[in-house]
Amino acid sequence: MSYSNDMPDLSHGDDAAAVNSLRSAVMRLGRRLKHQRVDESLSPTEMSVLGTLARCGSATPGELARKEHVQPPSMTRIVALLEAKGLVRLEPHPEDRRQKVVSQTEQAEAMLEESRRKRNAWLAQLADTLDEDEWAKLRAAAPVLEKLAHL
Amino acid sequence: MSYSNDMPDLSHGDDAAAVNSLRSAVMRLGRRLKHQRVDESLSPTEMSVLGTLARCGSATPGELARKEHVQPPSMTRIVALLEAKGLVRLEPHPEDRRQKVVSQTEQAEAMLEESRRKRNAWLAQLADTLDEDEWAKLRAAAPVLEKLAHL
DNA sequence: TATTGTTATACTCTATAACTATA
DNA sequence: TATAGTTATAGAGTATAACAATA
Repeated sequence: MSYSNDMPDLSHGDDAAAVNSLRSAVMRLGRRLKHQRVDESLSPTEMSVLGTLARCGSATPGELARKEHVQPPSMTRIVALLEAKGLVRLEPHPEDRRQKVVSQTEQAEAMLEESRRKRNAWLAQLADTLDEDEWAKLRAAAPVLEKLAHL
Repeated sequence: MSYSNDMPDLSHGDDAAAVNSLRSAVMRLGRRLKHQRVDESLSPTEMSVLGTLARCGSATPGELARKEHVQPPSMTRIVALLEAKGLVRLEPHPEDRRQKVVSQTEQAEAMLEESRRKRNAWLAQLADTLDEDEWAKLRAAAPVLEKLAHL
C-alpha cells in the first residue's frame, strides 16, 4: 500500500508500523476519554449507544449489541439502565414479537446537546496543542476510524 | 480552525463534530482491538506498557501509571503480573530508594516481535476493506492520535 | 510534611451459560 | 429447530482508602 512502484500489494511494513501505533494510541486515548467523561452518570458505552441511536434513529437490542461490539446480555443491561434514566424508550417490534425497538427520548436529545456544549472545554484545551495541519489529519481520519470500528 | 476567514479561533463547530465522531470511533475500535488481542495471556494495558517500555527504555511504576492513564495501585498490579510472566525486570532506583526501575526483558522483546508478525493477519484483512486513500489518512493521523493519547 | 509504592477492598463493565418466548 | 432477548453468575480490570518507607 505504502509503495507506489510495481509491487502493488506486498510488504505492508509501513502499514504494520502504523497499525501498531494506532492500536496503542486508540487504547490509551480510550482510557483518557473514559476519564474525561462529560456526563458522570453515563458509562462510555451508554454514551456511545445514545450516539448510535441519534445517528440511526432506532434499533433493536441485538442490532445495538452488534454495532457496539458487545454481547446481547450486556446490551440488555445497558438499555435497561438508559431506560431507567429516561433516555431511551422501549417499544414492541411491529413484526416480530421476540424483538423490541429502542429509540431515544427527547430528554436524551437534550442531554446530547448539553454534552456537546460541555465538550468544548476539552476541545479548547486541545486546540491549544494541535496545529491546523494536525486537526486536518484528525478530521480526515475520523470517518476511516468509524469505518474500522463497525467493519 | 476549520474556517480560513478573518474570525480565527471561534466557532469550533466542525471540530466538535469531528471530536464527537472520533470519540465514538476510538471507543468502539478499542473494544474491537481488545477482542482481536494477539496474545491471549496479556491484557491490553499490559501490552501497552510493554510498548511504552520498548519505546522509552525503562521507567518507574509512577511514570508508567501517568503514561498509561492508570492509577498507581493498578500499575503495581500490572507490573507484578508482567514480572511474573518474565516480561519485565524490577530494579532499585539508583538515587531514590522509594522508587523502582522497570525495564523489559529479552523475552519481552521477542514477544513483541512475534506479536508484530501475528498482527499481519488482521492487517491483511483490513487491507481488503480500505483503499489506498483511507490507509494514507490513517497513517497521517496515527502520530496525532499518539500525541493526544499522552497529551 | 510530601511523595512513592503497596495492600486491602469494592465497584463497574462485560462475558458465558442456561432459560423463556417467539419464529 | 433457530433466533431474540433475559436472568444468573463469574471474571477481568480498575479505582479508592489506608498504610509503609523514604525524601
